[in-house]
Amino acid sequence: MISNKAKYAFRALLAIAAAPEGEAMTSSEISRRYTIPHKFLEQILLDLKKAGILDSRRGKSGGYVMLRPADTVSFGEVLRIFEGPLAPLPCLSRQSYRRCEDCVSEANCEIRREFGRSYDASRQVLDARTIGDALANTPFGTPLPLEVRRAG
Amino acid sequence: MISNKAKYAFRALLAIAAAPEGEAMTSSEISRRYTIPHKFLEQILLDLKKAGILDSRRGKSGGYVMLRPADTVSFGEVLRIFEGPLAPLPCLSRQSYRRCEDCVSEANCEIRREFGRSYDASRQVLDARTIGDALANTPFGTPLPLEVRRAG
DNA sequence: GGAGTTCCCTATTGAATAAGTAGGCATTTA
DNA sequence: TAAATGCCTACTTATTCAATAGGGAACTCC
Ligand code: FES
Ligand code: FES
Repeated sequence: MISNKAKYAFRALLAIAAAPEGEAMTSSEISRRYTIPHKFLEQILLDLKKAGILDSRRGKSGGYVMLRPADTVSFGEVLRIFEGPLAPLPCLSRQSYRRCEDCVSEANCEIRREFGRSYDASRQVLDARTIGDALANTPFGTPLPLEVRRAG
Repeated sequence: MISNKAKYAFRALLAIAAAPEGEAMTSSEISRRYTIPHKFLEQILLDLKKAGILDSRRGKSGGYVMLRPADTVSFGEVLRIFEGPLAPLPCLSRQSYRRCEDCVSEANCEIRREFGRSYDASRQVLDARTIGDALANTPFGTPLPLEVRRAG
């Protein structure tokens, strides 16, 4: 199960990306519409800003807007911000690889081999699908994503 | 990341399944071979027994053996014992489905839709691949598994 | 230029989970 | 009957999750 925090982040991102071009959404507005605790949401939006996904304006008519286009922000990227590495085992993460102390040989490790298969399958989806795709409801795999965007 | 507990469970299961037919392995033996804390391992093996996967004999020449054949025990099944539902969202779990309170419409939920894709992909692997497969190192998808075995 | 609105930042809390430790009882066999 | 094994429960310690709390900084608009 993913954390509430991550789920809130997706809700917010989808809302901001769906807003009319250039129009900012306030944290209060999002908080109200989706009944997300306001102060909690503020932290989340701030994280998304620090990650270079959102931009913000302060003051009276402030709020948040997308910094990068929605179809360049993958689900995998967002998830990693809030959940850390998505890999089921440290030895399978590319971003933050760590050797498994207790496994003798990585090459012959059955656990690694099988979970590798599973992780590959889900990563294929998470790193290819973007916020933009989700909003447009484009069927998976059709436009052939630019590349598989990252790893973790 | 999966828990240590789950990883230990796989290590132990693979060892027990790999042992010569009918020959029991003791918890101490497994604990020593893979440097798993002994008392912790005992709890794990007990869970596997309660789940109907292992059988045990007590006393002097006791130990653990497989109760069911290794190629009927999927990675998904074992993982669920120790980690609970594998679904990334409560609304995607078949075993322990729970409605998402904060989502208006399940059918139109983009988050659910996208994570559903990802979950399908990984479940396909985890519920199809068995301890037996892993030991035999059979390539994935070749023998066409009996059926996709469960969901959760 | 000040009031009001918004984002920005840090600290704290309470509950749950993870990862073991600890101690002892029950059963079997040599 | 002693030694080895599994069985069961309780406890501990650290970490993470999900917020709450309280204010500071910047911006806009009268
Ligand atoms: S090497 Fe990572 S699980 Fe074995
Ligand atoms: S319905 Fe479950 S995430 Fe929206």
